[in-house]
Amino acid sequence: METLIRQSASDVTVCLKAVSDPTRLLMMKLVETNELCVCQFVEMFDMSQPAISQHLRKLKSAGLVKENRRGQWRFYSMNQESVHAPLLQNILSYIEDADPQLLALRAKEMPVDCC
Amino acid sequence: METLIRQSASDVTVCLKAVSDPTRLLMMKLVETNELCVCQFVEMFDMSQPAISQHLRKLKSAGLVKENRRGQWRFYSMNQESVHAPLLQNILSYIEDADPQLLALRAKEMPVDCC
DNA sequence: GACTTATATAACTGAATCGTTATATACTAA
DNA sequence: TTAGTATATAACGATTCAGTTATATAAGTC
Repeated sequence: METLIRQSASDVTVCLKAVSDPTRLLMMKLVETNELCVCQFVEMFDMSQPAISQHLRKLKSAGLVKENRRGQWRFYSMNQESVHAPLLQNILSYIEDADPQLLALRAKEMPVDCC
Repeated sequence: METLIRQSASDVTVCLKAVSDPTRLLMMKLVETNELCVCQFVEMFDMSQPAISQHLRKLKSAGLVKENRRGQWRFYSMNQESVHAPLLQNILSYIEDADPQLLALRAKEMPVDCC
């Protein structure tokens, strides 16, 4: 587990608001260890590309993910440098690895070879 | 710190949604150790009584607080029996004790003697 | 350059959220 | 019973949110 860096209540709220949506919470769980591109999210979540982009924008503007451009693709991964990273990882650790939604997403992760 | 009980992603979302509002997050911080009645919340937060009641209802329906009726008063405190309690306490531990909003609230807590 | 692919942004819609005021309920006290 | 106090609920309005479709941007390919 990470070191405990205390923050202001409003900082904590920024983090919580960003991940209080089920899609974004699962997105963060997925990028906790991996780097994923937008098209992979679109495949995994059954959702339009703009919807995914907008979720990623919220996560990014809260500082939770960082963006990596390679060619035409943009890869997203957890921003470990964020003040929110310790709290966030802590929250994510409460999600069981056998979570059905998470398993379903990861099952779809494999066949993607767009990037 | 509490023992780590893993939950489903949607359970975690229930907890996060409940405390992703700044008022409710601070409310939980306040009832983490104390039992407070509705009129005390109304005094501390500069907010109408119905607004406070509605926030408390949300916290209660998420299972985060429990209600204790004594006379005409209803006291609220953290529900330690909830599956969310470990995660919640963990989240609350990230809020610094010197948080200005929290200090301001606790400063108003003293003079209340309604119950 | 023209065309394709990946992603972002804009504009819109329906639903949810958070506050308000007004009213109902429940307990206390005279 | 009547009045007063504490709290909850109802109804409403403004704002935010999460999705959609349509369009713009940016990079890759021919």
